[in-house]
Amino acid sequence: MAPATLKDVALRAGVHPGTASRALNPGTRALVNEQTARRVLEAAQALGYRPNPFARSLKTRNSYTVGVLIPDMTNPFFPPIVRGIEDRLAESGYTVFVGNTDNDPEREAAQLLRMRDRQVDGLIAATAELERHTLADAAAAGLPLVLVNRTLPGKGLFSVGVDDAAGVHLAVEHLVDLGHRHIAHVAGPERLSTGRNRYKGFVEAMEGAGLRPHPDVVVFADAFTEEAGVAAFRKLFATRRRITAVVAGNDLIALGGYDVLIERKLSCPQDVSIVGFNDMRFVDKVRPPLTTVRVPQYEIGRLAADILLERLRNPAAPPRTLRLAPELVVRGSTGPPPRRATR
Amino acid sequence: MAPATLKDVALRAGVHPGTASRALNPGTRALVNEQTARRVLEAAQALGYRPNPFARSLKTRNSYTVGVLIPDMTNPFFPPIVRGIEDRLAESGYTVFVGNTDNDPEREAAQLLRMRDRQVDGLIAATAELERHTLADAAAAGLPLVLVNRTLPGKGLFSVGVDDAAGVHLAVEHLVDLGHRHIAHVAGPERLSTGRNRYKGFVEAMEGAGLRPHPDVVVFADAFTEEAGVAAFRKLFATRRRITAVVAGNDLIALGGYDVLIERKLSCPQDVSIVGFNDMRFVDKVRPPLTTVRVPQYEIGRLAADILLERLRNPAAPPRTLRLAPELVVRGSTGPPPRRATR
DNA sequence: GTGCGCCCCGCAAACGTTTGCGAAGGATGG
DNA sequence: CCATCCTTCGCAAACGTTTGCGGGGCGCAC
Repeated sequence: MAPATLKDVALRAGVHPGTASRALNPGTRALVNEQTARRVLEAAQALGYRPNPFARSLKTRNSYTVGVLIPDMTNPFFPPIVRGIEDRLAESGYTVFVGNTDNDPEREAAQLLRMRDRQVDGLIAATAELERHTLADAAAAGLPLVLVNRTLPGKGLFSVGVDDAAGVHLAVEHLVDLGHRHIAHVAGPERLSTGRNRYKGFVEAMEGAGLRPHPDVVVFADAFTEEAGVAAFRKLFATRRRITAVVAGNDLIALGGYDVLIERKLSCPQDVSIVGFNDMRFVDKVRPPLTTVRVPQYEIGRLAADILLERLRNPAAPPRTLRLAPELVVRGSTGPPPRRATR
Repeated sequence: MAPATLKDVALRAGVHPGTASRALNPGTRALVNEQTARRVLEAAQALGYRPNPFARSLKTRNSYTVGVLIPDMTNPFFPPIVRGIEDRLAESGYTVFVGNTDNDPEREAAQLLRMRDRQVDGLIAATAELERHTLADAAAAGLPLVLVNRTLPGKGLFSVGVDDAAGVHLAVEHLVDLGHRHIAHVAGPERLSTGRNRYKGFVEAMEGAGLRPHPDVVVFADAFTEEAGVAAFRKLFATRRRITAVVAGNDLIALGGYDVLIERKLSCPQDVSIVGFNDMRFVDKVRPPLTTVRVPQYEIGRLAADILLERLRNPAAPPRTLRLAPELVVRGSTGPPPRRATR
């Protein structure tokens, strides 16, 4: 049996389809007599009427869907963000399409096209790169866009994330408090706001503590991954300079660091302390449990959705950027520096 | 400037919109002259024409979308499956809606309704529970459905997963080879096919090895989570019976076991060996690295998508169920049993 | 009693496709 | 040379909504 259509409920309620439409939509319900509205509602209920989203979207030109672009949902950092987005948007009747870009420009462009083809009402992206303009262009072309985690400064875009520099400050202060003076940094890629801002935060914080890190003692990883972390940590430890602690660009890089420490027969935190960034799921299970800077992933997702909804309701809404305060969570990977022992 | 419509390209190509439609669709292109087809294609190209999905779906009654239901995308086991699904479906022009059910019947029903409201062409679900009929009902009502990971035996449904019993066989054989004779099982919930089949596999394998596990030595966890694992492991170790190894219902339960071992000042694998199930991401990073039964998550996703596509092309296709072979990956959490030491 | 305004609702167009039907025209066979 | 068929394309309906427009009816004021 074919699903009930608007005409069916109109027929059953003894009204014109147009009237039925008005009665069914909360926004226009006031235009129809209370009695008949009730009749229509009952008819709809009785027939199990569900509006056809295509007909509706065709007419109203919006789809009640939004796209979510992330590098890779297989990276445990992102799913909580996506859930935050989904949960919030579902409350307002939206559903999301998620696309993985693998940090590849072509895939990102392809996914963006997919989203446009699907006529999403808006987009939330965690894939922004500083000198890549595809997202900014889309926003400039009128696509409601909000950035999460990574930002694109100066573009007048909506965004929500954490104060990266502040987070790194927490990390180095913690290490300094423990007595460390030889602190290194394995930064994320400079082409990402997160990589760059955490790096800047690092040098600021070190200077603030009266420490002047030698250039050899900060290296940049090619990506926010374990493999890149391994490579970068290897490079870092190739230097002859003393290192008792390192703050990593994010948790995955830190985990890569774990592997390199094992390679070098160094133990953590006895020989060198490591602190990560993000507090993604499971870094408390790893050995030693990772000291890291927590970013409230789920909440960021929810807030991003909030802002997007606001923007959708009012297209003239001025760009908002939310910078949440990170929080240090200390676990087992940090401790006092060794007393001038190895290396 | 409003996006180009079919009428626009027809106008530019000097043909009727109907003809343009036929020319643009590969399936009907043969119905129009090769020359004019080319003209239409060029016009479409020039105008940057993109078909309106709503108009198309309204007419053709399919949406080129499919729903994916999982318990929780925050659980690292599922994202690779979802990516497998997405990657495969994207190749055929489909995009997916994902819904999280949190293993809650009401949420599942709600998500199912959302999917139907969105008019998905099909559904892939990882949320099947043995005595819950909502998915089976939907399938019986004509919704193309394929199950992943968990099955619903006897319902004539499409499904793809791993041979759970065989996986557990590998696990206990490995332990027996190491010399273990006192092997326990912390099973998953019996209301899930995975929980039940792995449990059955356990008793079979034990019998096959000539061992008769005491009833005290198998306990059921309430869920496939760490917390439930902790509770179940505590209960397990409350017995006075000797236990030198335990096979856990899945990796998360195994991780819960890690915590309980620490509580009891037992070390793994010196005092007790643990083997997990799934080989989800990061269980190689945990300490000790978890010996576990690998299930090819990404591949399962792709295959599920394959089967669904087949079903969509041919509605009369007979139900297929794919049982992949699991594989044991041994890491650091298993070793020979202690020589009659503690407990 | 007339006129005005307001509340409700019907009418029909429109959103952008797809597709069955039929016609025009050319080719082909007898 | 006529009948027939095939190819190619135009025509228009249809998919299920939303929404501007207008009209009918009623109440109220004068």
